[in-house]
Amino acid sequence: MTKYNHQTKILIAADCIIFGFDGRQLKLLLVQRALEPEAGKWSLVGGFVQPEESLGQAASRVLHKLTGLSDVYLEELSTFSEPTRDPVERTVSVAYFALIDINKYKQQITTDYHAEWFDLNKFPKLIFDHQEMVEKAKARLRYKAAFHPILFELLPAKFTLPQLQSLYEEVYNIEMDKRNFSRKILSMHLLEKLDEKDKENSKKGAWFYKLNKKKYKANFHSVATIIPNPDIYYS
Amino acid sequence: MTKYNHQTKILIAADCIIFGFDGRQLKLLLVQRALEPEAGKWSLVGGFVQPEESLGQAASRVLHKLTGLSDVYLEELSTFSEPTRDPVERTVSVAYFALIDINKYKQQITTDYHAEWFDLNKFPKLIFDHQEMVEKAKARLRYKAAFHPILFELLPAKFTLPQLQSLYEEVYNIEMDKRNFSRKILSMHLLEKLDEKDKENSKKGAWFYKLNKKKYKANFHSVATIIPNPDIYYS
DNA sequence: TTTTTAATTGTCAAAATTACATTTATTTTT
DNA sequence: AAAAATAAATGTAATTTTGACAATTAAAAA
Repeated sequence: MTKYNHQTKILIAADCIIFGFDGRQLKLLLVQRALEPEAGKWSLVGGFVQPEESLGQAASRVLHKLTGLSDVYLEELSTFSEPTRDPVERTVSVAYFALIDINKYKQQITTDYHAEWFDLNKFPKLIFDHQEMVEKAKARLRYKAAFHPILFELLPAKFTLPQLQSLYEEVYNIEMDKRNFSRKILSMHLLEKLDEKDKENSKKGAWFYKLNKKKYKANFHSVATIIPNPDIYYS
Repeated sequence: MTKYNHQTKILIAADCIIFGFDGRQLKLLLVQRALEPEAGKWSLVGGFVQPEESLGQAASRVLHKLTGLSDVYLEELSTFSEPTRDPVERTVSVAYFALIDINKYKQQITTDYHAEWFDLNKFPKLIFDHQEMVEKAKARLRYKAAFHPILFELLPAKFTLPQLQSLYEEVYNIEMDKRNFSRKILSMHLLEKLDEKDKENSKKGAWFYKLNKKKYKANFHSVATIIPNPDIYYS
């Protein structure tokens, strides 16, 4: 069959902005780049798209290689395609952002690769335009989480309302009212109270909740204005 | 400098889903494909990314070529990258959706290329995965317009509230209450009433409004739930 | 037993939303 | 010239949602 002759072919990469939450802070997973140039410098997790895979598959593959994890929340963020963004050779990158439960995959990560979790407010200089990707991913996370219940992806299966609230407060860098927060969250009817308490973090202990997976899937699209003035977080 | 050897390079295209509104219906701009294979079949407006341009520039270029228009609302939708999506040769496409004032560019379009506006609910079979792109763009348009004042991009500089309401009703395929609609829209303080009436569409005539560009730009990020139950329109 | 710490829960006022009908301006008809 | 027809403009009351705010409770530590 005819080919599209005289058209320029370009390298395509998938890069992942991987967010985690350790109970206190939002974290970003970075690796030390293996390839020259800039080998040893910190970079997002990424790789070139292979002949037989889609971009989503490439992102999943790269993510799985690093974390051992398969069912990750993964969402296409946007393309980065400035002709000179990679000084070596033109490469268009498609950025994905991922949300994972940091505790679940801690061990696998650190042993296999030169990977490390960094505080999202203080991480090393990144190669190329990866800094820009992170900024865009942060903005998208804030925007999306203001309307959709995606932050659960960052928590373990069992979590408490105070933990959930801390996560929101960390993502938006705001303080929220406990009473209004729990009313709002519970009114979404996505959570089930367990008859077990988390006694680690307080004397009284806080009730554990878990996601009702059925309702979560069914209501995943639900739009709830969990955050006041979501305007600010537009992306 | 070292190159990334042994990696597969891929063709990259930008395809545009171009929406227009003729006062009654949402329209989609399609062209007859010039290249083989499938020459003569209907397709989205698109083209290959050139060596010295970014994807956004490619989309703008393609759009400008067809419509003569430069300051178009253009937003990256997502990538389409199934390895076999283009039977000729592997091509990753980045889809953009565009909103234009249909009347402004009617003439330029039809003369230069084999381009035509189609009713969004009834348009011909498209090549490759372009149908899927259109569906995704529709969903995105609905989602986005439920929160952000982007539908103005589809109207002429002067428009009436009944016209604007018709547009919303067409996009969401719902009927809205006149009183609540105008209250909601006007409360965004983006519109300025002109002292001129549109006498074309009714005996009494409806006041023309225009966007206050300053406020529009400043409040572009504003989140307003113009549509009840925006949940449904998640994308 | 008292103190300390953090979790849980309720109420009231204000704002936003929804549902709903009448009046007004102008043209068309008689 | 008056009456009828058409579509635009406008207001209000009931309900729901939001935002602000403080007292009580459970358990461990002193």
